[in-house]
Amino acid sequence: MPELPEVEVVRRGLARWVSGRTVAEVDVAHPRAVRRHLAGAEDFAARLKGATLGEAHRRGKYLWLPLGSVRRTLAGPAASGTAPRGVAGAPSGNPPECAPAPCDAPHQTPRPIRPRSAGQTLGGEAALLAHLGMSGQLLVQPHDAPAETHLRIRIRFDDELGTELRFVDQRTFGGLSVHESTPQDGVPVPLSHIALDPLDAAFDEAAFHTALRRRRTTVKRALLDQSLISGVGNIYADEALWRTRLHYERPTATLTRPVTAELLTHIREVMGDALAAGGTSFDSLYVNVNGESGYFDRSLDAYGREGEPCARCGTPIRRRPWMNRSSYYCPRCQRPPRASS
DNA sequence: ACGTCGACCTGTGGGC
DNA sequence: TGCCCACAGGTCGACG
Repeated sequence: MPELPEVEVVRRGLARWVSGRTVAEVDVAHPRAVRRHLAGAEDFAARLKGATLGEAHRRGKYLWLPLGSVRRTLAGPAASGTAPRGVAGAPSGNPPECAPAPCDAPHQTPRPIRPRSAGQTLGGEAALLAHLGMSGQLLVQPHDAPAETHLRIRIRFDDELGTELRFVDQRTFGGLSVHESTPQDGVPVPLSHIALDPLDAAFDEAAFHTALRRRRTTVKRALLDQSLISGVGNIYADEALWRTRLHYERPTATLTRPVTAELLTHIREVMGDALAAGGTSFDSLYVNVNGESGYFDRSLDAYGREGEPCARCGTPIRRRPWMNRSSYYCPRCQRPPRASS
């Protein structure tokens, strides 16, 4: 159940082990894994083949890597067979560089216009987009590693590193696809309605508060609404609400500016804590490009702790069915709003 | 336009 | 022992 911190760990893994490598072969083992690529699996593979994967970006729970191309994208007179290898991509035989920023540098929304490096193909910018859904993993594995039970997509590279990228997903809620990016901000088109996430330096706190006040909904629904704020899932929503002492059914229209600010602070803190726990071992090769490291030993105060004493007041934590899932809260610290049941 | 809710998936675990 | 169902939950499209 990757939320933002887990996805960020994956992004760092991709930046370290995948960025800069050129795709040689793509094998789609399960069509549902590319269902967001409307042109189908064959087109998905064709779009990737020959492309060099660029910097790893993240917004909320989405990941993407811009596609450059060492060779010409269209078959020209000199395109087949004679295109030089390793001109603009990673030098073959060497570990891919993590340039230009350190892999674990705080992510930023990409600059509006990135300078093209020599050899990159002109034309519409495209990107490989990934969402892990509920159970998705991106693994960097040796070629000869046995296929995982739920291996959906395999991407091989044209270098000599001996590893490939695998998308493994038990429940198939996640998937990969290739999309054009908007020229304005370089973000893949399907993400245009996805709000910035709270760890993004450009996140607009005042605008978020204004939007909350305008909505006629409750605070937890708003936290899970990707068009208002992205990256928050059921787990961190409950945790942040617990830290802020807010009941999940509190109408957003009643939130004051200081409360919104405190809520955001707690969202960032709980995500930061999880990232610190999950990011500690991501750089061990092959294993931890999967978003799971650190996940299970995260310390949670509310989520999943039904019946256990609240860490603040000792009152047993409650679980309530909510929107076909669950909400965990302390009935004493997080009083329900007066007017609602 | 905005808010709500069910469908999509599959493995696990508890209850009978 | 075996079967059934609740549950996990992010996203999108349908509906009001």
